[in-house]
Amino acid sequence: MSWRKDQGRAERGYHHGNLKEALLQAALDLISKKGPAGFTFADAARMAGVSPAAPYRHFRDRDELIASIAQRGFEQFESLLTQAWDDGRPDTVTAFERVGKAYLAFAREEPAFYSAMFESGLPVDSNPTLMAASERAFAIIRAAAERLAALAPPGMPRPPAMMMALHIWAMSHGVASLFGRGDAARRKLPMSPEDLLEAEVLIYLRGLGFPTDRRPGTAAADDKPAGERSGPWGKPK
Amino acid sequence: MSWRKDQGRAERGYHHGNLKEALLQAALDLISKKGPAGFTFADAARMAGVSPAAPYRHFRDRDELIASIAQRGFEQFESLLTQAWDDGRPDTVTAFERVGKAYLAFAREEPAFYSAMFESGLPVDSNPTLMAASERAFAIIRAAAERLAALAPPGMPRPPAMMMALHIWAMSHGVASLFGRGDAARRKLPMSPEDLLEAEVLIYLRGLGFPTDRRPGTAAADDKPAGERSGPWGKPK
DNA sequence: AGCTCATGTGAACGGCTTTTACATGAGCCG
DNA sequence: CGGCTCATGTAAAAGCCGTTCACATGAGCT
Repeated sequence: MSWRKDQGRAERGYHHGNLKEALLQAALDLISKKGPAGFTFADAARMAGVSPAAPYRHFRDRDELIASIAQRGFEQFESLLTQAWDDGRPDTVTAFERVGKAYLAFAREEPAFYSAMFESGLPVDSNPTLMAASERAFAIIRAAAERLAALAPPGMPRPPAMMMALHIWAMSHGVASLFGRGDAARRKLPMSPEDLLEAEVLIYLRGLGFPTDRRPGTAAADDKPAGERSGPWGKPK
Repeated sequence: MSWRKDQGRAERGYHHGNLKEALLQAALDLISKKGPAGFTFADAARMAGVSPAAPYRHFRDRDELIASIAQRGFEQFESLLTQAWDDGRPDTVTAFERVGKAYLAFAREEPAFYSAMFESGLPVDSNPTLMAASERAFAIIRAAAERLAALAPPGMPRPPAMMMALHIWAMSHGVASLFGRGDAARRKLPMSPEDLLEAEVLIYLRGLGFPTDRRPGTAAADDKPAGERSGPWGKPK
């Protein structure tokens, strides 16, 4: 709700003052209220106070508006992930988990962006700049995975960073998509999506042999002596 | 394929010979072709050879048709998962992975069902029988997780089966949703979605302390040096 | 001032969803 | 067989949406 619309002084456009921006804002509002399917082009125009034909001066069609929103979403997403990753501070594992939480936070706090990005049904590769934005966002996760992979304990095969990144992305998206959204409309859980994802990531990292000093679940306390940290496939000798 | 009257069977209804079934079939076709958003009630009616108002004798509205399809999808899904799990044969871990693959196979081979179930945007709890079907399907995963949790190594705290089931579900759904569908329209991967998910599940299970030798052999078969028996992502360099 | 082009309007077309009044024919009962 | 009833399908219409097109308007430049 709190968006920087207050300083529209400088950019007074032609008739409306920039309509394009107003349409994007209206679409965001509508999508967050009724989902990307329920959003209508005409409604956005009405909300901006223009005729139903006006939006066509700024977007080829309805899909292009949604794609624009998705692209902005990816940009904001990238920025959020970058901030969460914080170049791996204070330590790689902690920062990595923070990225996962940022993923969930984004899905929850920006449902309009999120659904435009992942649930709108439009092909990712329709717009090349959209795909580029998507890849830039994913690059953050990939970079984080790269750093993490470099930390893999010696004496065992190093996990491919790309694969780790895809795994983390899939976990985050899975949790967000199934349980993450909405105060109401989703399935009920024994724990919060955040805790669920955190536990999942920790177990996963432990499976790769990373020292995960924190406890992986609410129920599981400080679980293992330091000597038994690695998986059964390659004990450090 | 004509859904008209070439099925001269005993089940001839009133005028059309059961229209309800024909509509469901038509909807499945349309959804698999154009996604749940692109599917139109009128098209289904046309494909069934009836007037646009006829479907309203069988479904309250368009959403109820989609919900019907989602429900059937969950039933078929449950059946598929049950079959894949096969009561944990030949061993629990193998059967568990097979369930994950079945998840992906379903998403790929029944995109219409899958998208009606997970991407149609209709609230899961709108229809109580729909939610029940969804929970029955999830119960298979949960039962499998239960069996797996019972096998946890004695030295470690036993992971909550419910949490494991949710983790597996999230992984499977995440992979399926991001990379699983389509010969064309998704992001490009360094490995198949099946392999990606299998590796993810194996790493996860290893993180829980499970022996994850892929071959249905003994659990204690790793007195080999680390790295000889390949990890979940193949041979290390 | 006058030109030009981006921006917005009004009207229109076709399609979709849904409702309403009406038609039809299947199954049943006497 | 005749007639009743109700489920099933039709026709028509209202209302909305996406999209297009001819036309209006006013911003900024010369």
